[in-house]
Amino acid sequence: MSESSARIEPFKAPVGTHDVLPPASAHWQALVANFATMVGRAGYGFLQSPMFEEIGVFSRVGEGTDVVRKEMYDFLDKGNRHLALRPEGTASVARAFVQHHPTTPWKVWYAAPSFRYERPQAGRFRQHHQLGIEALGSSDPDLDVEVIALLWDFYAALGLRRVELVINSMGTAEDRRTYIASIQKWLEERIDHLDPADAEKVADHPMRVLDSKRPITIAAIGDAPRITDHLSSDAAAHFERVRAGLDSLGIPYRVEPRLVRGLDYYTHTTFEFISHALDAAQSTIGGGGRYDGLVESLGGPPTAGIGFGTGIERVLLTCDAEGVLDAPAATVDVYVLDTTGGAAARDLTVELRRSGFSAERAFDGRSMKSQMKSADRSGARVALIIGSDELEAGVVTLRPLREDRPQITVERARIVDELTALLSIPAPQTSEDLP
RNA sequence: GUGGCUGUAGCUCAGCCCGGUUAGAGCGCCAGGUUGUGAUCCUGGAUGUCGGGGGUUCAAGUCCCCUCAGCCACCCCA
Repeated sequence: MSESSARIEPFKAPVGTHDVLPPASAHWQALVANFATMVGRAGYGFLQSPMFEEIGVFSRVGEGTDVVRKEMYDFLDKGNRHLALRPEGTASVARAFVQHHPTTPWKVWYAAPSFRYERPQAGRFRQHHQLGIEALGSSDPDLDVEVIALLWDFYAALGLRRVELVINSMGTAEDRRTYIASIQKWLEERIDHLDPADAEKVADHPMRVLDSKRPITIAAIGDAPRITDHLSSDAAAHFERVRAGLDSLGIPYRVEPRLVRGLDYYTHTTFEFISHALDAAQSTIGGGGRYDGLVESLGGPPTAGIGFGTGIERVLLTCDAEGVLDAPAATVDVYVLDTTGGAAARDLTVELRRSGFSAERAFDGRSMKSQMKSADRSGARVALIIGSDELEAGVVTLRPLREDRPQITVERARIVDELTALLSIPAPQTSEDLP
């Protein structure tokens, strides 16, 4: 009422960030758990690394990319150290490898936030989260196959069907340099035929022109030289082995010589997974590749490496679009109702949880009817009722909520046994047949 | 960084074009429908800085300006 009381402007999450609340957060947990299980079976161990690093860790490996040049959250700390929030996962892992020099092959996975200062839109945020793996210390093309197969199988296990795998090879670092020079020359000769927005990129990022969405440019570059036609024999053999492996495993893919990844460090195999269920502009749900020079560029020994990252938010969007990953069923075993003041509920819920049950209760001394409603909504299978009669007699009433069975009165000492018996009956598939 | 659209109860939205009593609906939430029991139904109830600020006006959710946020696209990428 009074104008004198100062109104506090409510805080909101920063631009491009969001809270993940229950029940939706259960999907998030399930996704991470599925991923951990899958890559764990393949020998990848969990790596937890800081979400900020000295800025050089990122700038050294991506000085030519927008992700590093324009989108990093960098800052000076109180000790005047120039730090940056992690814009992508691989550089941090490579830095950890250089620092700890573990034995190879070193196979790790992570679930970590990444930060990029961009304008948010569908499937794009300033803080997003990636699940990823990295395998360092082997240049065996069969490792490329293992890595790609893991991501393919992850999506498949989620039930996703409209995901397309696209692969390319950048060849060796030398192949890549040679190709960039030749494509640049080729584009310069035709620069007047390109869309002006793409023409600007020719000088700095000629390969970026190749995956342009602009019709004018697409028409002009139809017969541009393809990197896959200019690989050295070693690189061609590597790529051939990768393709043979994917074929052998029955993993469908499309070779796309114009596939250009956003980070500069890739050599040999690069790949992306595209969701055809998303109609948003951002349909890449995961991607990665080999980066045989990355560790060296961070001061480590020459070390081959390959990995991928997949965006949790985008995968969940895709799951939503494809109608998979249903909300997990409620897991409440027993809901405790107490109309005698709450002390019995207070003690019993704790005791039930100590006995291994999931137990919920109502607070604030609400009516029996109200507490029953809450019990129903909680999804609990059994209601444990303590009214004045039960309290006096030292018993409780157990009322099954999901099947047509009579409620029973049991001695307090018998609660665990009786509850165990009630819960051992298979839960009904639907809630249609409530009493 | 550029552009388009949108911001009204917890959620989804109507009202805004043609300014005018206490700002509405559905869902959700809370309570009640006799003495202790979950669907449905009935009754009642609570919650609104009408994104924020400024301006025009006797009067603004409604008109104008600025700003912030959200969504979408470019760019870039997970």
